[in-house]
Amino acid sequence: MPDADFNLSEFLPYLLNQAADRQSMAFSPAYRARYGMLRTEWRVLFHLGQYGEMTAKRICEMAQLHKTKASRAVAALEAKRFLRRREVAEDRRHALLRLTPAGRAAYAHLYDAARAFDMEVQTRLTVEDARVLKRCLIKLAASEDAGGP
Amino acid sequence: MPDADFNLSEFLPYLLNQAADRQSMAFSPAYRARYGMLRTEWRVLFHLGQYGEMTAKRICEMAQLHKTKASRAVAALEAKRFLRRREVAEDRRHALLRLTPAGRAAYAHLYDAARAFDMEVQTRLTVEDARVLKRCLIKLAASEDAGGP
DNA sequence: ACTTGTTAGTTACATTTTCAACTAATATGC
DNA sequence: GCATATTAGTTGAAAATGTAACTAACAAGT
Repeated sequence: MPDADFNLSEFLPYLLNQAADRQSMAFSPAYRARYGMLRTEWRVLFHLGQYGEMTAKRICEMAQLHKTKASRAVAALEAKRFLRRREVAEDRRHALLRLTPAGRAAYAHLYDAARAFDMEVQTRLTVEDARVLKRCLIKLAASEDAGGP
Repeated sequence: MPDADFNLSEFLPYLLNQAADRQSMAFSPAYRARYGMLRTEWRVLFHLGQYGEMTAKRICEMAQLHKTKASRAVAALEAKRFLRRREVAEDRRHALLRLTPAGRAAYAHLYDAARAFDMEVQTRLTVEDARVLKRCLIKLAASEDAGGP
């Protein structure tokens, strides 16, 4: 019989997934219906829009994305003419990615949608709770992959 | 240029996914390595372990799971001899699912693993923050599918 | 009884993700 | 300079997921 102090319905990985799925599903029409983007594509777009030109590798690190996922998202965004690759002369293995004007326009539009969405969500939480929530999520998203000695 | 008060790296769906992925990846070896279970299978197992015999439909509602996902998870758990179906005489469309002794053993083991994991995670948050976090996640997981009139 | 509708669950097919192997460019040890 | 290792990124096959159409059992109206 389960302890009074630990109920699986409050198990953090479970709750996190429930909440993440729910919120992602609620937001996905913004990039999906209008631009035919996948979630990974939207993430790549938003990293480039937010932080400017960078390599796929860097995006993978920042977004905790596997390189094959990133590679395919970049290819898809390139096919949609939302970004271009610029080869770097010194090291031709990696390419710098940057948004095209169309990509920046989509980014600007999605940025507004995201802000509106975020504000809407926060009306359902108190200001203080929202602050705590974000702080916790940042901590949990970053935690322990430090690895070896 | 982005507002000072809204940075996409704090966009809730994004943060939730990052945190959920991270925590799920950290816990998944518990059911994956030892029992070859998928996340959905673990969820179904845990609902049956926690709440006892119920139909697939009920699990879908509780876990916010799509019926095809549940159907496949049930089939997989049945193949692993972790659960059995019991047809209901009055309405033979639905079957009650219940864990076998092997299923209950796996559940007991994973329950302990989950509790240990949860406690470990919570050492990284204050008691009060953990409480707020769970409250917010429950709210965000439940929100708005009420739909039409 | 008998068409029509609904519900629980399955199956088939397309899309997406993951895993592992691969290419190409650069760096390192000798 | 040449073998070896590492790094950035791509590709193909296998696994998993989502979508839609399907079956089987029941319900309801006529």
